[in-house]
Amino acid sequence: MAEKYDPNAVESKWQAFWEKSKLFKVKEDPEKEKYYLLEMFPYPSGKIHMGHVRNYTIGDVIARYKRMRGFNVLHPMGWDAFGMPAENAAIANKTHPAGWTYENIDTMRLQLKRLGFSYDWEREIATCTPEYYRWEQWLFVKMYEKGMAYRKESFVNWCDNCQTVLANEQVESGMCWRCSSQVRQKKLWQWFFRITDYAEDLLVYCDKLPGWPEKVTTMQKNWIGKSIGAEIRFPVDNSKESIAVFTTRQDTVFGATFMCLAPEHPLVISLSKGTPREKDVLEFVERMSGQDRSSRTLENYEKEGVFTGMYCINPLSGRRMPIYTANFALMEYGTGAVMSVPAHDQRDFDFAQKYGLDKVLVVKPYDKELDSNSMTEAYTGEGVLVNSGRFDGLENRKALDEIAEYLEEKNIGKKTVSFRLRDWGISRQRYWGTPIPMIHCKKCGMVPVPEKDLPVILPEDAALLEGGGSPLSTLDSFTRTVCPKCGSADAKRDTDTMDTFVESSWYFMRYCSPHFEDGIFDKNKVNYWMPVDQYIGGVEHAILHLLYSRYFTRVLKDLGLVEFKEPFDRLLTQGMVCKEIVTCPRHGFLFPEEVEETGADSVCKKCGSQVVVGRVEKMSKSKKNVIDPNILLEQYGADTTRLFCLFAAPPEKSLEWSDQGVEGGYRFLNRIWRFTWSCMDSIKDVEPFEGSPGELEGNVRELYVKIHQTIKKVSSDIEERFHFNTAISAVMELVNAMYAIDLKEKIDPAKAGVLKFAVQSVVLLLSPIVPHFAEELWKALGNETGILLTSWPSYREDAPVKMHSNLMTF
RNA sequence: GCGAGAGUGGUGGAACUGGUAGACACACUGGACUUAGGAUCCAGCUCCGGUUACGGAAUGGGAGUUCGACUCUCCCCUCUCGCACCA
Repeated sequence: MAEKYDPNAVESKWQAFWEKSKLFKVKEDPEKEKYYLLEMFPYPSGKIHMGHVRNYTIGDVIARYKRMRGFNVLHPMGWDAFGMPAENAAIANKTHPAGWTYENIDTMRLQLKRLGFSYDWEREIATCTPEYYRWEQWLFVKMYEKGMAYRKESFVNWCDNCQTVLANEQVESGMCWRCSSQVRQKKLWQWFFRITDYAEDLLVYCDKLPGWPEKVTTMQKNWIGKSIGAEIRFPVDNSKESIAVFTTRQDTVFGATFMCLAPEHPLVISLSKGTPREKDVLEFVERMSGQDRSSRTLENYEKEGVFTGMYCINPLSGRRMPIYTANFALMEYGTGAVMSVPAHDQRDFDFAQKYGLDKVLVVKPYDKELDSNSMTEAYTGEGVLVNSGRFDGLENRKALDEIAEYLEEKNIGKKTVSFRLRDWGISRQRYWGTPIPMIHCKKCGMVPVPEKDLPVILPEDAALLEGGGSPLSTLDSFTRTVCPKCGSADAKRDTDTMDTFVESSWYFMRYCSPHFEDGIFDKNKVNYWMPVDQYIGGVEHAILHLLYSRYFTRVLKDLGLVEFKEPFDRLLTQGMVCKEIVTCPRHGFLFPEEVEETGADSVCKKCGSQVVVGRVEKMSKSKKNVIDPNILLEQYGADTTRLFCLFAAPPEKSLEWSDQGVEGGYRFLNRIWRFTWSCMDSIKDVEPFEGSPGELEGNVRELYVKIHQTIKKVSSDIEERFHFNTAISAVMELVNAMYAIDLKEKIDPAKAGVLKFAVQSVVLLLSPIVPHFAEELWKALGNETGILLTSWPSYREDAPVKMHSNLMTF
């Protein structure tokens, strides 16, 4: 193997070597500093896509770099293997989800190996195996015992298409996050995790995660949504009832002129009962319950409501306020009741305009006069209180506190904090997931499956239903059981399975002792490896997965199983992989391979029409702007594929695919290859020059200085910012400088030494990025020790800092 | 509407704490080698004017701080992402 660079030959050779030598296998070593590098594990959907390639390439480069820096690197991989696509595919193909899943895992594992990623494959886990979910069930029981897991009947987001419940996090503007169909509300008994217990702590620690992108912590903060305000009770006129409201604007209580209850609010029905309004109210509530929460909350959605026929009394102003039920009041937030202050809240203003309700101005702006009859929109700014009794003249910001205290004194309200975050509903009426290890006994009620009976195996013979629905509930052999407490045969297993986000909330801990059988994980090993030093994945998990994982880590800490509460020290969210969309006027979206390049234009291979090259968007199968990694691997090999993914953009930015860019990367590797072989005979048996530049002269000296500058630049680009694109371009500069050396002229020993140093440096610096290529040349250059066991190169501190300086002196 | 980020040649992107704007690459142009090259090597390549020397303009637009601004401050425009009747 000399003249021509043959990536396939080089790569299969070194992949076989790595596999045999088990160099990526790690164990705890107290002598070495540990580094836990983790990439988000994939769902085994069938094949690896470019997003995976980018994500895992970034991770692999860091893992390999850290190893060369002497760290004990844990770099595991596994499969987020439960989930609905397996079930859907099984229904469509009349196969079993397990078969489909394991086949996909095999395919994808091969692809990952073909890309040369340095995983410790002995730690591989698949979350659909009983060895894994057994511990999830164990943890569920622990959580149940602590009251952290509980069951309640509640309205849930229901997707008719998927026939299952969705978490709030899985509803995107009224649509199912997975299939994009309308989500509606349904009342069901569901299991929940009490994540709200940790709302405050999760929020506070958002500011203690300096290694996370601010964008992500901001999104989490918004999601948790803490509001500071007050809860105030409004007595209902002619009744013993009172209505509690939550408000952040207790400074405007005197301006509250009516009350709005969510249609689901229990008082709506009871208050209107027997009044002439009853029929209208029932009709309204009925109509609203058919609509899903999210479409009811779209901005352009018209506010509407009906009068319940009853009044309540404003506890501060004494005003008699009509009680409405209104569509914009949400049962899930606060208390499900809103004190409406039309003069100072736009929603209340709109509602008051529509139904002819009074407005009372209570905050007077500093700079203008307002009149409640002529105002055209609510005034939400600051000002001085008016029409507010004893609080008149107070600045409204100060009044927030004073009024809250006054309410507490008079025992009609109290300061309160409200969170937008709600408990995590984890029940799914689906098959391919972890069974919830609970038994419903007629006599004892809810009984957890005892530890010795775990795991509750997901039965293989369940009949998947065409229209969805819960297959376990129809499987008598599964549901029928004996109560572990009283032995009664009148007991049934819970037939729900867990949300698949539960598996991914603790997999990073399991990797530390993946085959441990005496517990969820080996505590010592977890405490050695955790927390994850660097986590890498897509921003799409900014809220769901990352928040759940932070929550689980806290639960595990409170159970005494771990000693930390934040699982991920540093987080890198890599950008999307994009490509322009190509459409044919007759055939619609076209795959890249369906387009024929004909000179200046491109045409559709099917019909010959000229195609339209559209905007650059995230690669997606539906838009057909995808590149199959396999084609790249065949044509250019893993190293070029990896090189391009890193060179085209810094990791956190989106990457625009370019076939010519890939070609350029391939050329660059060939350029190094050719140079190395063209001077191989002169440098193979020479020691690299490592002396002072003062001993050299002319362009050889310049080259020598450049090598040191390059080592420094590449080291800092990788170490500090993961900016592989500039690291690569620095090496490209060095290679260009090498080409400036005349190899036809006689090569004296000094020159040979510098050339050897140059070539070896290039190879070492690129080795985390193009590992097979580097190994091959490293060995060809006469090095006995493999590159994996070689240290990262160091540079002379006395090398001039500036890269493009003409004054390259020491 | 709220929040975050971005805007630099024909294109992707450099310029880290203010100090030669456009590194590196893609595309393009020219040359060399050549039967040939879509391989390779060398060179050119922000825009305008000029044969050259050179001059002028330029980092979305406008102002400001500074000896000096892609970088800092303010206003405006555009785009991307996230949240969105949260009381």
